[in-house]
Amino acid sequence: MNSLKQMDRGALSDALDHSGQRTTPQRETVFSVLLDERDHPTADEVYTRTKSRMPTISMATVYNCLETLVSCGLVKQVNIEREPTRYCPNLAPHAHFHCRDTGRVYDVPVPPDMMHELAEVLPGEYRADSVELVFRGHLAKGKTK
Amino acid sequence: MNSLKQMDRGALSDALDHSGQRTTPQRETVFSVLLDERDHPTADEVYTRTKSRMPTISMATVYNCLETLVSCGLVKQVNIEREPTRYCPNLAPHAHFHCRDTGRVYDVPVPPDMMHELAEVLPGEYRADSVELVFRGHLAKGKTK
DNA sequence: AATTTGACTTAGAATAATTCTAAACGATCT
DNA sequence: AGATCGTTTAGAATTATTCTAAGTCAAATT
Repeated sequence: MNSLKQMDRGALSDALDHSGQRTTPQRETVFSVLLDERDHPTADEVYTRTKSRMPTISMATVYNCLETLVSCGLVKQVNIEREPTRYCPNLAPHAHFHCRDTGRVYDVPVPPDMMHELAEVLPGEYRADSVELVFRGHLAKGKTK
Repeated sequence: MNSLKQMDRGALSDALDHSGQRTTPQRETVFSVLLDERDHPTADEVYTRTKSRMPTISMATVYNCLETLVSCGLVKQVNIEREPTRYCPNLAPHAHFHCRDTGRVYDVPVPPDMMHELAEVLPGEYRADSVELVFRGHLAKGKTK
């Protein structure tokens, strides 16, 4: 038993079914870890958190599960500056803000029309299927959030 | 003797001086390699190209030189999807397009007003000093460019 | 119910980009 | 010439991630 809500459990097995993969306890637990704390954890952090709920899970399985979740579209990878890959279950279009002081990554909502405008800077021969937008800098003091 | 033009040679020694670092043959040669072929090479590719002009240079020195050029602001690192870091001497604000077929990276000019608009999607507590914009997809066929 | 199948999990080894270390180098200053 | 100090060098070390090969498990087939 993990902490997935019925809704999320359904989304998970639907997405897995749809891509011809199985719903397993390991995948459910890793997914619940991502949903429970949306701080863009690294694979290592996911491993630690998952292990506390399922002590027998291995690092390789965590990597496998994350890759599976990415492949079926439930989770996105966030790569910033050669740091370890982070994982993000936020499927809405959004940008990221990377704080130079803490290394933390925050989601920044992006209005849909901005996405459209962005698409227009691309010359015609480029057909983009994904856009990645990362800001880097500092948080105004007092707002550690 | 490397293939740096006077203008670029000047920019290099100015930037190095300004950040308290020396102009060395290795740094000049690495910089000229970057300027001569602007295809966003990896450190390894820079190493190969530099070695053909200066056979005694080592990989570590190439990494050191690239780091130096980045630190004095003449070169930008381009990180895409955990692939090896690429190096780009294009200082104008621009985005990148990453072709899924060939792995190649292209510069995409971004109009200044677009940069301003982007800055505005950031909530007030975020102070960004850099913006990174990467498109991924395919090139329209026939335009291998 | 036993067997087969194939996807999944596991521990540990392997990989590869990058960084580190310690010694050697070389230009400049005394 | 000797001292200083930033730079270069070869090779070792690091580390996130992937690979390998054996073991597990559940569902499908006999």
